[in-house]
Amino acid sequence: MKYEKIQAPKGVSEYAPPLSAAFEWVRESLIAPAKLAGYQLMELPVFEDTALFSRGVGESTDVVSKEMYTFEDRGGRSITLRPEGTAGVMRAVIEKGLDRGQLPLKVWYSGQFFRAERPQAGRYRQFYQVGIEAIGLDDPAIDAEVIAIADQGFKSLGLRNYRLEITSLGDAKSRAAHRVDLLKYIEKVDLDEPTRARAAINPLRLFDDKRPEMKAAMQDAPLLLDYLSAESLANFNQVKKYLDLLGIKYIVNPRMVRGLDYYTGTTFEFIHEDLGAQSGIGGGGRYDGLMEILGGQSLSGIGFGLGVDRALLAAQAEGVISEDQFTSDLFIIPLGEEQKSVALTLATTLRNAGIRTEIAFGDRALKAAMKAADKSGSSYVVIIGEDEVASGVVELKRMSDGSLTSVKISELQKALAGAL
RNA sequence: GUGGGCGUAGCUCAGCUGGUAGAGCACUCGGUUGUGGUCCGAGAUGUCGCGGGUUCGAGCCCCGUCGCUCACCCCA
Repeated sequence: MKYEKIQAPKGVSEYAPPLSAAFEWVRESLIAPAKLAGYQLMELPVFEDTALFSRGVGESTDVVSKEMYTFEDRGGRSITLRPEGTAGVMRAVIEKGLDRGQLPLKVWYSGQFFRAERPQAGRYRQFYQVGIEAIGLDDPAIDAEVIAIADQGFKSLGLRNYRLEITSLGDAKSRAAHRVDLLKYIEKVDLDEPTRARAAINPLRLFDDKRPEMKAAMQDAPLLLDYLSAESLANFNQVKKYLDLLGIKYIVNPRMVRGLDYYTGTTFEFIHEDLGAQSGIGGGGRYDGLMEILGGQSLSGIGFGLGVDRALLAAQAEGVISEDQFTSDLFIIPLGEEQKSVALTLATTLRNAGIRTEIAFGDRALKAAMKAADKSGSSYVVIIGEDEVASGVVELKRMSDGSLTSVKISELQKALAGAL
């Protein structure tokens, strides 16, 4: 009987040893600064009511219009695998009334997200993000803190070849004024049909077109940054001032476009230089109307999402991955059935004392077991045979120099604790 | 969704103008009784992604299909 192999679904990212250790390191490092700043965990479902995203993220976005994994569950409800994190956080905040307490509410999340795109370097159908949201206070100092936390995450990985781009999308008045002039400008540009359709939904998208002829055509287009209301401009300037104070370098990019409709005010992106086409390793911004749209009170918020997969790719590209895999302190080699029982109980005792202990399983030749011990990178090895069980004494071998020391089994824990 | 490249042992790949498969690494065992790293020897492993076609004969040619990959697009 021969069964066909089953493959992973197209375009998913997954991490097995030895890479998984680096993945875990990247994920934990990216979110560590947020924990230090008092952000608290929000653990949310990976699927939500489809309406949450179509309404929250925006019907006009590519993410919602053609990249969602949407299906009907057994109760006939329309369900969607979450394509991003912010909408879900808002839903939970509203549902649990967390916005009724002291503000800002500061939370973080980590997990997988889903987008049905054509896979590519650094672009997956299931990918990992960590993110934070600071909800309920519109203060440029929080904007700066959120950006600083993201930046610190990348810095703690040892990343250097990335840049931070920021801009402001202003308030509603600013955007309305700009839109009028931008549409007027676009009318004079010769566009193909898909591009024209995109422009009709959100004219800002044209700034993001990578084709040289489009870049040239948009060269003299009016910039939103020049249309900011006095209030928005002052706010943006204050954010920049704080970033300067923190010594965080940034480039103001007035042509930056974010893919999700809810962004307003301060928006930012982290771009890595060594990555290929999918170079965005993180991004975020302020979202003034989101909470209200989702049926909550009218509160502003700001947050970011950082791409764990891409940050890992970036760390590899820069050669800053730390190679340390798990290595045990002690490797026990039992010889014979009875000795296995001794090894198992001994290992349990030692592990409870915090000593990383592995056992050679199977009935392999001693030479093979020693090889396995060597490969495991274990610091010490003991062999437990009949003699050792009888005498209660083992030879503790230090792998670095091969030296042997006689130690009572009952005192192994103490001996190791002192030696390690 | 559109286009380019690629699919041969666990991994990285070789395979000349078509004659039914190899290397290195890894793995297993051994080099005399219970002690690893080096060295030496031996061994196991593939329906050559899958399905058709052309041919006396296909890993090599043709078609289809699936997958991977890169770019457009989009974004983390």
